[in-house]
Amino acid sequence: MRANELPEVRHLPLFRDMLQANFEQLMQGAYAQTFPTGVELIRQGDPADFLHIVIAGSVEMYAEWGGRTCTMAVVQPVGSFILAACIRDAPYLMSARTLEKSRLILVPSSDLRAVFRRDPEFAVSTITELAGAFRSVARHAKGLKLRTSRERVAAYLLKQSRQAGNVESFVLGVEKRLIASYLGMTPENLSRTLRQLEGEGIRVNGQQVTITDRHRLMAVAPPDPLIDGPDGPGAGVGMSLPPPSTASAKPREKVVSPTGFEPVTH
Amino acid sequence: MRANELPEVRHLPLFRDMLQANFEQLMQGAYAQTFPTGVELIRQGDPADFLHIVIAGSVEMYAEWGGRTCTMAVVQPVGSFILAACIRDAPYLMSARTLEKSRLILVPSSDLRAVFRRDPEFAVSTITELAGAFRSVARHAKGLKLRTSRERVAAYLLKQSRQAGNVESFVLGVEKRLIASYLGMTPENLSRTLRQLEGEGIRVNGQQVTITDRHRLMAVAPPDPLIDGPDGPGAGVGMSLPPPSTASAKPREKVVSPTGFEPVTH
DNA sequence: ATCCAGAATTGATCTTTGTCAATGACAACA
DNA sequence: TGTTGTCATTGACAAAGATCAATTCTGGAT
Repeated sequence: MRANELPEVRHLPLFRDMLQANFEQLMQGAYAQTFPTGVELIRQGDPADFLHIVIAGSVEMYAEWGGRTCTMAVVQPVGSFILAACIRDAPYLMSARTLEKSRLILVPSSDLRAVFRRDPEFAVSTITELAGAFRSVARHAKGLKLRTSRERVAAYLLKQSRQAGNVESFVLGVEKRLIASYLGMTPENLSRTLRQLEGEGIRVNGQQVTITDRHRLMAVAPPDPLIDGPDGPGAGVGMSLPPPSTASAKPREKVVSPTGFEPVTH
Repeated sequence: MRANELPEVRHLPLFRDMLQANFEQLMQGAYAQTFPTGVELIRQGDPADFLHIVIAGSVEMYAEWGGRTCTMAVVQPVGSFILAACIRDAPYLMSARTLEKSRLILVPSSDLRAVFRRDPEFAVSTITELAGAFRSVARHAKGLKLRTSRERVAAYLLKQSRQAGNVESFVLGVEKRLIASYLGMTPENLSRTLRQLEGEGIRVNGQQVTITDRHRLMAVAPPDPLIDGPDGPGAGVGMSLPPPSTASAKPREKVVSPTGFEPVTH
């Protein structure tokens, strides 16, 4: 593992309050690895051997059943995933694959369980993290049950705009088919819905989305912190998609990885 | 609070491992109260002042948005709810109402937070509980996204049958409209789906459901522990509906409250 | 510059699901 | 023993969403 990676991990909400000695012990048992695009990191149903931390790149969490697939979340640096499975020493509920070349740190889940038993600060951090993750999925489930797909799309756009700093124009950081799957609809349906929403205060051009009439869009789906997450940039994650980039879409140019700040779970 | 209620609470997975002194302190700040049917115990958006523990009766957790409502879970004795909100000192994501005359214990969330900071065993229990709750909602969300409503109904029936001990015949412990809402569909749609499934290995008579051809029903929706929860009776909860009663439906007779054993979160 | 594969879009069509309205069943209650 | 309110069921219809097929677009590689 590279030396310059540790401080980043150390500053994660999950690890920032623990004793240095314990942190070092955790990292001693851990190892880092870089994966190319499209690698299946974990497979749902497998035993939870490692907590995964994304240092660079991005990872899609998805679930499968009977031949169908759906995206549950996209994890970006610096974020961790499948904490709950590690803790309960239970099979993963989701699979994960790299969406691009990515670097991860893998922490043995047995070490994890051992450490929070003797480091109260780490235990509290874990509790806070898990409570946030729970609330995040609960909100997601609420959205799926209480909103139509049109409303989910509108709310999603408003949330992305908000996370980008309430700018009028932003770039979807993820392929539309992933967004569609995350929102529980087909790509075709998302495409049509976006088109339809162009009469409701937005303009879409490829990855570039412009909100021309925020008030109008909010009328389609009034934002609700109890579904969309708390206000302010840097909010969200857990079971969500990454924050959008503020920059304009620039064809022919490597897009800079969206800010990379650490979103907080609530 | 009655003396005979404490041992029950003490034996909850959440409290069973903590120091007696800390448990007593928690309970000292707590108070018990009995509510009639249909009382709104908490309202989504309100600050999370108390952890709620159901001693008797049953409580529906539900969510609202823009005039719509959906059932998220039904909590039965002895179970707790809104732990996550208490921990994060954040607004409730869901509302709760009594489905019948119910007795609850309310534990101030500030006490809760204070105690798990100094009782490592309690911290571990909290972690385990939260991780289980997270997995429970995550499974629910998977079901909503990966299954059609027909498949959700079939899977629900299989799960209920399994929880009742793999019996062929059991009683739905909850109103069908609640089940429908929980499964993310309308009562009409549930009604029609049940009717349709009568050609796929079940027979329905009011609250009484009989599985005439388990194999056939499983073909409609192959059960998956990564969605339906771990095998064996006593599994589930978190974000689920209560286990069904094994007994036959007896018209004109007060139905005995379904077993009341404590389901474990996974 | 050209080619290629995957993504996105669009149209046509079908299935699923929701909505509205009416009716029936049932239990609590006067 | 009616009465009444709620839940469940059913039918008819409308809306939403999925599926299939055909292009079109785009970005990357040759």
